Amino acid sequence: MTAQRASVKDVALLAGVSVGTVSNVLNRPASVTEKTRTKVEQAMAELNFHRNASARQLRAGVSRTVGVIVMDVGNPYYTELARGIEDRLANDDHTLILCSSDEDPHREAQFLRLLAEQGVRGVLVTPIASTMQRLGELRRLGIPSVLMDSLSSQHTSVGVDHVSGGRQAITHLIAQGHRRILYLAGPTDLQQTRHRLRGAVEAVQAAGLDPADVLQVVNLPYVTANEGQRGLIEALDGPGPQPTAVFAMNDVVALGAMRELRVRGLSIPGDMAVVGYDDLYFAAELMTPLSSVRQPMRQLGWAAADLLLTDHPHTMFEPELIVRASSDLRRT
Amino acid sequence: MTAQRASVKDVALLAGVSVGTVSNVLNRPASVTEKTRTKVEQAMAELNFHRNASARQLRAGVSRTVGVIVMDVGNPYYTELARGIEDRLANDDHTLILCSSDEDPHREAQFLRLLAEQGVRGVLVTPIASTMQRLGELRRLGIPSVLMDSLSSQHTSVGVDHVSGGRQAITHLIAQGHRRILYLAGPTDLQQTRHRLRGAVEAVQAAGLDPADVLQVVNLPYVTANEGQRGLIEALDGPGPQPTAVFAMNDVVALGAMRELRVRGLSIPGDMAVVGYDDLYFAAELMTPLSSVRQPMRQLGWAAADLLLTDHPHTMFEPELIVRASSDLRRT
DNA sequence: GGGCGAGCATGAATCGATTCATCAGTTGGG
DNA sequence: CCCAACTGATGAATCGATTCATGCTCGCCC
Repeated sequence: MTAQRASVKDVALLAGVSVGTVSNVLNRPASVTEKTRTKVEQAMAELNFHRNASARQLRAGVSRTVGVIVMDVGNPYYTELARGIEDRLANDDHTLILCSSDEDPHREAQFLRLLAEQGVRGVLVTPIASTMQRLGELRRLGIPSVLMDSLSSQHTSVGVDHVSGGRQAITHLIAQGHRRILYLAGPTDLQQTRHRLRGAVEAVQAAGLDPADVLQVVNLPYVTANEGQRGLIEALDGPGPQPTAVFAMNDVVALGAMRELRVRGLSIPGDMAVVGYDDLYFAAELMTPLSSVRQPMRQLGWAAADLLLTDHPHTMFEPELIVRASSDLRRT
Repeated sequence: MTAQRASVKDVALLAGVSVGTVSNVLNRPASVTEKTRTKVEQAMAELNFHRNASARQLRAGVSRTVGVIVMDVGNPYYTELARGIEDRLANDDHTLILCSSDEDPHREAQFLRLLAEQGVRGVLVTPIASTMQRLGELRRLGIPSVLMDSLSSQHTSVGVDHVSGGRQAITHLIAQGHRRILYLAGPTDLQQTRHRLRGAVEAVQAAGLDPADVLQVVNLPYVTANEGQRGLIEALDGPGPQPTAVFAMNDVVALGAMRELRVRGLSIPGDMAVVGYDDLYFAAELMTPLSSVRQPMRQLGWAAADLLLTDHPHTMFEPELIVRASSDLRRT
């Protein structure tokens, strides 16, 4: 029933030993006699002792928390990533401070300042445009960082091969006979957008076709359902040949596109095939199950945390196309 | 270009003042001359000074981080909650340590120990069966806690009125003419399950009907799409009168149920109306837009954090039924 | 029995920010 | 011209865990 927190001193007093011994029980149990150890452990239990992480970290100079900044915690895609990180950290008794930048440089800067003050062991970030410079400042403070879901030769990073993802999606659509494909892309300053386009171009060329004929790109400022719908309208109502397939930046964008297709009474995949990205958990549950490129987010997070804690270098993962009815006539 | 972290001592040295003065600049700027203040601030900028949160907390005895334990970070419903918490904490320069219990008592215990060691300012929890006792231990360490999404007279808590949510859903379905309603519920040891049932019963009674005739309950061990589908199969293939409407524990369960309805070629809402819970962001985007009870998760999180930081007592929120095509013939 | 080394326990010093009693310097009034 | 009053700066002490040079004890061997 002690109202206050017990310290090593209290434990030492109760056990009748010195504070150094208590610390030894905690950190070098082998160097303490069986007898004293049990005595100390009893005292700790009796006082409900929890070591003070602040004091520990102040002395040791190294923290047991890791900062994570993702673009949007609301997106299941990123929480899956966070989950992978957490799993890895738990193995080493570390915790995770999770922040959501909302793609807002100001928010990101504020979080990085807080993390620096916390003296975190390291920072894991899904980068936005302004990120790199600020990470340099952290580095100068001795705080390492890892980029996630984005590759950089300047910086330790883990990522998924978006070129491969784009290639797989478009190869599949071409194999299904499509010769005019709409890419509902994100902003061009996102590496993901560019890499997937490159993969798409490669797939078209590999089939002996001309990318300029086959691919039509619409860049959306935000990757939301409404934008996806708007982008599709823009493409369908515009001049030029009509696409017969859509490759969407993610499943939410695909959702918006499919909504517009229904509005127009177009069948999926008969009139228009659709392939999404991320394979969110509801993709298979839609009226027309959605083909989607699955990314190993949990492994990615695991790898990012592992890279920080142990310096094991594994950096690039392969995505995998999951084919469902939305792009495969035989399945409908 | 100093490789190491600068401390107040370094700043004091460079600015030619004492450490006490530096601390005053940081914490009581009014009590320092304009001239010395700018001198110190320049030194801080030059050294890229960040105050060490560990030392600060060790001395002050109070932390600027808050622990949050939710049942599943993978569920958008909980991340929205976390987002609300984060928004409130950011106002007071606090950060959030987010943990996912996965409904596993062992994981939860481990996280609570870590949070105790961190000396967090407080803990916000979506409780599972084993939670309450452990929170008592924290309390004895002087760490306050707030229950979220669950009400308790024993404990400070914020919650949504699940009785009201259940009542709204069933009142709506009865108004649509349904007289045999299947409640695809969660485990009975979840407060949410029980409260929504109570609301459902009240709605039936308010309509002058007998709950035993109208309501059929299937308890699912897990609230997943597959379980939702299985629960519906169990109900449809079982003896007794067939339901004409389904009230699902959440939107994911509703998704599974709708999948089975499609398999059987039953129309929604013609043959079977469906109402979900949580109003997840894809609910409106499904082929048959899903009616769902919306919960103000972000506000709930905000309120929980506010309760911790300021002791403003606001505890209960109202959910709101969003009617869409899945339960309303006129909208199809 | 004396000497020696191994095995344990000790406690002062340390990390960095904060606090507060104390001191130095300035001003104004008598 | 002196003292009181006040403003602003000072630096030693503090928080709790860890470390390491030091000291103590015991057992063993010559």
